[in-house]
Amino acid sequence: MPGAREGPPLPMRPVLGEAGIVLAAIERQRMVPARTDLLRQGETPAVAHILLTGHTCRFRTLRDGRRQILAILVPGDLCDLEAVLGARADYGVSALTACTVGEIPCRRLADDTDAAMRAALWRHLLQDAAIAREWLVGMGRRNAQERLAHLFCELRVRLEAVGLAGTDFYETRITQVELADALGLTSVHVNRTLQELREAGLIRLANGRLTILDVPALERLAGFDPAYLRPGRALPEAERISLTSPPAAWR
Amino acid sequence: MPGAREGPPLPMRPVLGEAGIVLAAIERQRMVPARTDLLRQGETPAVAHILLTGHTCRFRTLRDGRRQILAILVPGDLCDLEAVLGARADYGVSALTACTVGEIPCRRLADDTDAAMRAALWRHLLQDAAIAREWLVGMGRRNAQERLAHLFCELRVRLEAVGLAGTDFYETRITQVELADALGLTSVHVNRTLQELREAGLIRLANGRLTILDVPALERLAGFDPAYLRPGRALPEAERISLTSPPAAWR
DNA sequence: CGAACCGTTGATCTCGTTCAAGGCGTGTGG
DNA sequence: CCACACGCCTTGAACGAGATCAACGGTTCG
Repeated sequence: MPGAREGPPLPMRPVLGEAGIVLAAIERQRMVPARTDLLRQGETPAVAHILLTGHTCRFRTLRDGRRQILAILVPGDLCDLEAVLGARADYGVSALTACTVGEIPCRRLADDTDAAMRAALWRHLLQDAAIAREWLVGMGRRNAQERLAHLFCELRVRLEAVGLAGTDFYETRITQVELADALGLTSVHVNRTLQELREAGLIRLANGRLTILDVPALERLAGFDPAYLRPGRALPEAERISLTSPPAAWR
Repeated sequence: MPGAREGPPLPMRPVLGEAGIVLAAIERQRMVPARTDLLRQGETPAVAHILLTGHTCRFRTLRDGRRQILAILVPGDLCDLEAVLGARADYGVSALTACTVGEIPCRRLADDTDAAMRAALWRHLLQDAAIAREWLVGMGRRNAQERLAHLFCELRVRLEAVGLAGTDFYETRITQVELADALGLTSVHVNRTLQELREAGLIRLANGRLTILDVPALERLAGFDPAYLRPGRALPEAERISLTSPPAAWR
């Protein structure tokens, strides 16, 4: 287990915040290696994937090869939103690391009789939209340093919410190419910007672990306000569910 | 009526595609002048606004004044999504032009017993998310010409869907500053890029009317594929509803 | 052992920004 | 009715953040 090698250990049972009700609908669990496609651009999802361990992303590839990552997904996230409506997805979903995913039949998601499911999906989708908006702000109005810093802050909060990050560090095996595709930059420039953040004493990133050396400073630089990551109405503690088993592998 | 001055007239009764069921829930109708705030950043919407005529936008303003438009809304669109959950909105909503908006009480949107309403909202929200993703692709991987062209193509299709655009033109009083804020550019550069598009014989934009002189060429330049604007499952024609009265004013 | 992937660095270029100014149309108050 | 302000569009000149092109070293893996 890579997390045990350095720094304090992470909680053994990640809490999948909003996803509690959704988790109960998982019919089958599957492990997939990194770079596996879970959904191809333009297809209609046959099942919905909920991520249990690892990272996936939604992405778009343009005809000429330019690629844009549209979302980075962490455990507890629903990968293919259009599954709810049985609609075509304009994006692909791909595993950034080795992952375990839960499969949920579309008819369970669309189940009209399950009010709890509906509410969970709503919250999920709205949160998803809020994150997309925040990325939009970043791409439009933030420079490379701010974008990178903001993404790191966002991932920290999202991972912490499911017990996969400490207050100042988390595991991530995201590459610089992937960061570039997520932030609308080139990998060359990501590399240089990372160096600036390192030299400024803000972060350490090596061996699949990001450590934020100065959380307030990084958040200030990023203009980070975690409000958009909080679900609108507070969720009663009882609704939060833990996985029954620790994650088999994070990478 | 500005549309009658030049070119063929637009249909008198815009069809508000998906929004049929939602329209029926309107309790009150309101006219607001341009630049009115319908929702302020950080507030929880008290009522949901559905746009009936004119344009509004969702936007974010950063502390230092940088502004990013997150969505441009056209008749039939729901302005404040978080109204469904009674959640705080991380964005503001503002009228780009004079508008008429329908107000829907939040409880009607969240009404658990109304399956048709739920389905309509789902489709709406997914479409909203699809548009946001497309913008994300543009901001990350398209240059100024492509972005501008893509936005023009998108608005044409969306407006045509509600009967407010012909096959190659529509009314829009959006300013260059607003275009810049939507596309993550400066108004200076938008101005120059617009000139390039004009000189290339692709568009004409004056007096609140955009004419696309060569639709296929513009779509090719933009890399535009309208698939993301189509609802997943085809909607039976019967579900499409017309307004009972023509729009009082578009500007 | 070679291929592929990833991070790194340097040199150069360019797209879009910044700063500054002027013109035009419209509304407004003296 | 004119003066003035303001919003919007336009233009020029200089600058800079990030892209592009090219190359190299380290690690992993077949």
